[in-house]
Amino acid sequence: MKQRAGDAGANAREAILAAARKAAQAHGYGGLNIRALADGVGIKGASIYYHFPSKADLGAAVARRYWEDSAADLDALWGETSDPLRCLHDYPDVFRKSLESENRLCLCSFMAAEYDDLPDVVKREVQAFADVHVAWLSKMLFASSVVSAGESGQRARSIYAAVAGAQLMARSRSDIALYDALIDGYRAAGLLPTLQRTLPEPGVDH
Amino acid sequence: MKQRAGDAGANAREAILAAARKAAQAHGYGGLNIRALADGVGIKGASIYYHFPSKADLGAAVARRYWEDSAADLDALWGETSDPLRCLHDYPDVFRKSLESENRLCLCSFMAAEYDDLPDVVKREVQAFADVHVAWLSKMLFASSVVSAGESGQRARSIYAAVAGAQLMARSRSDIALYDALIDGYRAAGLLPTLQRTLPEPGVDH
DNA sequence: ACCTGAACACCGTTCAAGT
DNA sequence: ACCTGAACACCGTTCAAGT
Repeated sequence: MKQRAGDAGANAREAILAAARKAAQAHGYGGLNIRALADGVGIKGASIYYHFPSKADLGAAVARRYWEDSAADLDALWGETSDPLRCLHDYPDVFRKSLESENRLCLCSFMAAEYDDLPDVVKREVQAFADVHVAWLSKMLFASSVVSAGESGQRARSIYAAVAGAQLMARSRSDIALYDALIDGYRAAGLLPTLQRTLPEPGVDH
Repeated sequence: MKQRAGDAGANAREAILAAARKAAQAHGYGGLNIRALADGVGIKGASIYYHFPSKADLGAAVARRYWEDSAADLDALWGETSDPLRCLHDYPDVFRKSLESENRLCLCSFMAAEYDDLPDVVKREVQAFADVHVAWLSKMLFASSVVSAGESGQRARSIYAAVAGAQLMARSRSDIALYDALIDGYRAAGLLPTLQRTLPEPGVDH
């Protein structure tokens, strides 16, 4: 019964991580309030420091868990269908879900804005998130041959930045329909591929 | 000598606005520190409240001045050349300049992230900025006939969101070359028009 | 007209102390 | 092992007071 990891004692840590993630997606790293966070978990502010030595370490742990979960989600999407065009089509849904969850932003987009004020340990995790997404997009672009091999990296970065920008703009109007319209605009302009191979006339239902 | 607006007394107000703008582009509305701001202007924190009744009013005044200045810049660009394709080509330079200025973000992108915590008076000015940019882009797209008349609004919004996203991603790596690469990626994908009419082979210098 | 010091409640953080 | 109250310096804000 001694020295067991992941037991009852770890629940508080996990609860803090989950609550901190939701708070940071709404208010950012700077807006993350330790006392309010502790309140939501049912402990006192000072107790947070038993689980995390500093706000910087908490922020880094939240951001790391965030990109780890995101990487797992993307891999699951790819594992389900093995259809890279389908994956590229569904990719914007990942960012849509944050908006659906009380108009929240991607944690790492918020932290990208706050970059100057971020502790170094947090900065590293924010960049890892973008790296994971760009690598996955690049793989999908290559597998679906929508761009030539040498261009998949550049296109992947452009798609990532554009989708993050769409989420940011939609948040500032609390308007998910705007997000959908922006993504459609990317498809119409050719930044994002379409599922069917670019038929000039869409058919009946339009 | 009485009741004259824009005299010596207004200098403090202007100095506060200028300093607050630079600070907010680096740290956001939440990260705007009244005492530090006053320090930069050479007065005490309490004196800020003589010129602005609250932080919310200061934030709104800063954001309003920001989009007013930006609108004037865009109109000047259009007035100089009267070439809509040239204007669309130069548009990303507007966002590039913020990055050149100590890796700063567009004030309204930062505030878009902070949207949930923004006072209503500030929210309104943040939206006005996006409105101004989308309207200008829409006008340029229509004038240059790069998209059909009905699509210029959608394309304008997509371009704005994508450029803002590129700036956000570049900031998170303090990398202006990445910003340029993202913009080039938008051009290669067809989101942004190119100056010369899409020649398949670029020629000698590449 | 413009600025200030002192005070308020609130923040991140520490630490000695509880169980 | 896990949590707490009290304290620290710092925040936005107010206000009576200075010139």
